[in-house]
Amino acid sequence: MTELLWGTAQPPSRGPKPAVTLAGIAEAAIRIADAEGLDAVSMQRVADDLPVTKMALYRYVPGKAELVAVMSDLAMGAPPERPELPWREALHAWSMDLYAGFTRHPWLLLSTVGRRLVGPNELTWMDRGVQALTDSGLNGSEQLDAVMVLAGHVRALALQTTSLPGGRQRLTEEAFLGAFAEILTTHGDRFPSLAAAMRSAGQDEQGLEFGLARILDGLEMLITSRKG
Amino acid sequence: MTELLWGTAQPPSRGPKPAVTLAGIAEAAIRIADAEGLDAVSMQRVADDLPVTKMALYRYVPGKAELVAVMSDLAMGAPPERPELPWREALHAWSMDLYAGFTRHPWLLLSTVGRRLVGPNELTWMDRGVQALTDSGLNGSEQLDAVMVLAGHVRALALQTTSLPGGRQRLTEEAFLGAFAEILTTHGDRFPSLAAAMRSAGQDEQGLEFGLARILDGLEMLITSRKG
DNA sequence: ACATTATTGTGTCCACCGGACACAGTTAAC
DNA sequence: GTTAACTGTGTCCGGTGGACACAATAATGT
Repeated sequence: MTELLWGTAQPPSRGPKPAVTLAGIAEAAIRIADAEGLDAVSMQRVADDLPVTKMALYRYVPGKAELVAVMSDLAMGAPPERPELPWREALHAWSMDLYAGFTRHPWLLLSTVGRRLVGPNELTWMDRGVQALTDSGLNGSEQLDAVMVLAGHVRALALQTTSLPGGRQRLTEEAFLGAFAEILTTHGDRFPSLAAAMRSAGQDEQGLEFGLARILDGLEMLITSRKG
Repeated sequence: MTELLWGTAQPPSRGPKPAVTLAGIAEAAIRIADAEGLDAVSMQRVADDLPVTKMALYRYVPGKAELVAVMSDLAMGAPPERPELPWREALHAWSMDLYAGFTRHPWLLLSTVGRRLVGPNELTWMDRGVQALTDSGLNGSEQLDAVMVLAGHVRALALQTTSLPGGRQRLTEEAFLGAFAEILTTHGDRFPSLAAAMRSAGQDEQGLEFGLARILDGLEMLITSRKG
């Protein structure tokens, strides 16, 4: 389980040379998911892109769940290097980097859900986030919770903004917006506040920065109140 | 598509009496998902709990995606009635109600993801959230974004807290925490900030209220700055 | 009363999925 | 050269969502 994600596998001494590698399998799976969505990633489909048959993949990976975990951690990557910044700027940059990762591989929003195997890259992300708050005066729980709030917001916004190619996508973008508009015009009276808000809204795509600013404001309030 | 969720289907005049109803199908599916997880909800499994065969379900529902949409909107339900409250208390109660809904039907966290058919109950939730902010001085976009931030936080926390029965759950709770602890002890040096934060943390289960307080603080800052 | 017609439920069939397992081929160590 | 470890393949299984033809049912028009 954990050996896979943490690369603690010894190369065997005897036997034929492996035709593929775990990383190669994961990269092929990532290519497929990027192009055709997470649902297109099946053992058969991955094997078709490699010089190997479906069942040979099980020599490298115990099952599909583990493959998804490996490809997810690999696609997530490590957070980009950033210069030392004050906590607020650091967390802002961290959130935008995370968002960028989700837009690069939208299927990560589906594959990294719920209790799952955590890989080193994901932990590195968490570590970087917490690191920005080590000297903030918040205690450990608060640091973790703060990073969770930011990650949750980034996830939610990415989920709302990026279209999931293939995957669990039930509707095309136009069909979705069309159905939404139609409902609000025909049943708008049942949702007066929502309809009013959407009339005066237009599509801003500013939700990410808006929420980020509110959360960071709230954190700043707490931090300054602790210090004062 | 939308006719299903919005109940605009005319009862046919001719032909045999339907043996089941759309609501009955959705309720059966909800029971299964509650007890065995979302992955256990298959056409066959749902039909087994009803006086009908698998293929008969397709007379009521175009496909599985639509069934999931219907059962999700039904399980979500309408937000409970609340007395008129100031916006902050109203949004706090709204968030806790939403969280309660997710804990009642954890599989909603998986089924209500990405672009999808939106039902009347989901829109009612959104409307209630926005309604709390109509007199706040925020414009339409800001009201929508604010509600989205809260919903995202509630989702993230519910996802982190509640265990998804069956479903996409790859690990049991103990296995998850055990693997996590093992990793942090063996590779803790690679994640110094995270390890330090978790050492001084213990498990609080306070993440929901913590994040809620920060977000509402941030909103309050914005609202008072607009009014002043 | 009868024929028509719309509608429902059933059974069969298909492609695909994840995975168990036995087996043959390959390679290094003894 | 023999043995033992290891890799890749083919076959098989139960399960999934769904297409489709067909029989049973019930209200309508005559």
